[in-house]
Amino acid sequence: MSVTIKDIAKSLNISYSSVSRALNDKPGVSQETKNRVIEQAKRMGYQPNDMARGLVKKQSHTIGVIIPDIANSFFGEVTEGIIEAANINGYTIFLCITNWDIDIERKYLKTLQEKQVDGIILKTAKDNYESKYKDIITVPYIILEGRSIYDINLVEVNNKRGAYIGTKYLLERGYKSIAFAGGSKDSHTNMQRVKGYISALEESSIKVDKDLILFNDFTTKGGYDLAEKLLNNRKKIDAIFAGNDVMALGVLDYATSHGYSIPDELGVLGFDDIFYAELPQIQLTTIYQPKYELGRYALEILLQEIKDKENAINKHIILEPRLVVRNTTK
Amino acid sequence: MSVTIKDIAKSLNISYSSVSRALNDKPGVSQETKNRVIEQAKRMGYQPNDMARGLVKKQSHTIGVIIPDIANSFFGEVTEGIIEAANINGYTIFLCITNWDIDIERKYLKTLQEKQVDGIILKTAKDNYESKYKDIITVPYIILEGRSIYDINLVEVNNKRGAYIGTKYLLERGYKSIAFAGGSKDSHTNMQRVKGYISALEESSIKVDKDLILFNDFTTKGGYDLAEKLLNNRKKIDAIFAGNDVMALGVLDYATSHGYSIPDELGVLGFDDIFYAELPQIQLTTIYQPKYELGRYALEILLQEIKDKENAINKHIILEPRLVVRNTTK
DNA sequence: ATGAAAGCGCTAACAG
DNA sequence: CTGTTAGCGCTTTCAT
Repeated sequence: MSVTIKDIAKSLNISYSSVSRALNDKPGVSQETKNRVIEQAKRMGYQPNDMARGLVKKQSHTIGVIIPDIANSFFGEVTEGIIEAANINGYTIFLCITNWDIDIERKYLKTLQEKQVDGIILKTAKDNYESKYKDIITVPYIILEGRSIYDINLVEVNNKRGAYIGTKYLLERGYKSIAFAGGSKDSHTNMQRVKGYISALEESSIKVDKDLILFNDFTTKGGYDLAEKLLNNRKKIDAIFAGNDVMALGVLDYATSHGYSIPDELGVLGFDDIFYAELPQIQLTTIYQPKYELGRYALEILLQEIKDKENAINKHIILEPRLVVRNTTK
Repeated sequence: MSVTIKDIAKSLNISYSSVSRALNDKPGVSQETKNRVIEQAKRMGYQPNDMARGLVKKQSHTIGVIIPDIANSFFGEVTEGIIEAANINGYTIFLCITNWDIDIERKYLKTLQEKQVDGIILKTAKDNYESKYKDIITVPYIILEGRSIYDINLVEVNNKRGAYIGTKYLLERGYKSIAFAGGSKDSHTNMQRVKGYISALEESSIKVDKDLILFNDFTTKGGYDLAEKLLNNRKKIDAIFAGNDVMALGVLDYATSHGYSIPDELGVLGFDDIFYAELPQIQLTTIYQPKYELGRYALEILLQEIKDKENAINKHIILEPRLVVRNTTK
């Protein structure tokens, strides 16, 4: 059905290795036959078969990407960074979504390797699984935003510093009693943010009150519920640092619908700077993460390792976050 | 380096065709050797090579998906539907992002076919290019949300009806002078929405005023600028139907920051029902599109054609939209 | 039930 | 410069 180099060799009465050489711009063909081959290939509608090529060259120019959720705009932007960088480098992406399910994740890991991907970019559904994958993953790979282990490549944002900067800022603006409405306790990222928050308080000699540090899902509802708990505490709270922007939205929802005036009575700070944080109706003060760059670096580091697997050293890239001041803080 | 069926055949002193049979659960092997093979495969850490398999079976169990933008949550959700359906059916997705660039789109089309995808799901950057692809695309494919041509598979939402329902609703709620702040004139989808808007007006014997139908980019800024134009018209406008939710956000932004009270003085209606339309701070009345289903159907229709290429008939799936009433209309 | 062998489409030695 | 050949890892047909 589809035309192969053999077909075009036959039609030109030359050997098919010459065709291969001509098509791949390899030395060893006269300019003349080269031209004839190229023209004939076009005329016959020849399309190279990358599987056959990959089989002999042992590389697919394909990267597997495993993330928990694509509808979440944070991962959406990271993925965009990955894909664009891949495109520039002539790689194509297999995208896999785990829905935070560790079994699906493991299945994808297997499938991707059977498909002969040249490498894998992985955001685990559970950070503590990373180390377990060392034997399972036999191709170069890199972890996106996870626990840092010295012998695994990693790209992440400096979460601790981000939370430190944010807390510091709230303090400067005069907020006295700052709570932390965090996400999942299993999330390494999240716990780093807690550490940053604590270190800022300690630096200002403020006693850390464990009752003001709560955890819940990384969702809008998670934020809403924590706000309810925190604001109905007997302690007076004048600011809430949310585990991420989506949670901050929930905090905002509870606070405004229960009569708290923002930012004076209550300051709210998020983390991520997702797209809708800057909507005029929201204007959330937050910690910006370089999402696109996160993706781009992940791919580029991975490519480096793929290209020089022999003497590759493990890399640990840390991108710095930034405070973005909007209207939910005074 | 990696272990093949030959290796495990050698280690067991049997032919490698037997190994293949055992591993693939094919008849022609005794239960005993089968067990031995499977066990040995596990012990040696055997991973099948899908490229080699694909080469002989002439199928990759891989689908190419080409969309303009993944950070846009509309496409994000559609993609999620595609990927989950693919996962269920044992297919993996090559995701390609065109950034609305027709040249990148064409390049991806080529790459995907060289990679031997079994089929392609395509949302074109420019709707009028669909027909030009008939010769270029040699595998089964399906268009997502585009112009409808009888001999090409298509999955779309009934945009005309969606706009009709929306306009009808605005009329019922007492709005008298409704403008349409549309997206790109090149977008077939967009023009269908205009048609629905017009048909609702005509049905109510309202004269269609061409000055109230404007076009711009499908972006927040696009909506903002159109709102400015429309509201500074000499005509009194009391409702704006935006081309999509992102534009509606822009309309909302302009209107509120210029003192229009919503929904009484000005009603605003969107299209899509993207995630943040329902945020408490936004509460946008809009036309819901079944995005996830759109993706799921696209994949399933495509799979049908792949599986029965011979006598496949072209399909044209139209999903119905739904009005979602929130707070930007009275 | 098992093995031998051909071949998927291609690249890369090796001869000539 | 060109052709012949082997082989990537696998499935499948044909003998045995």
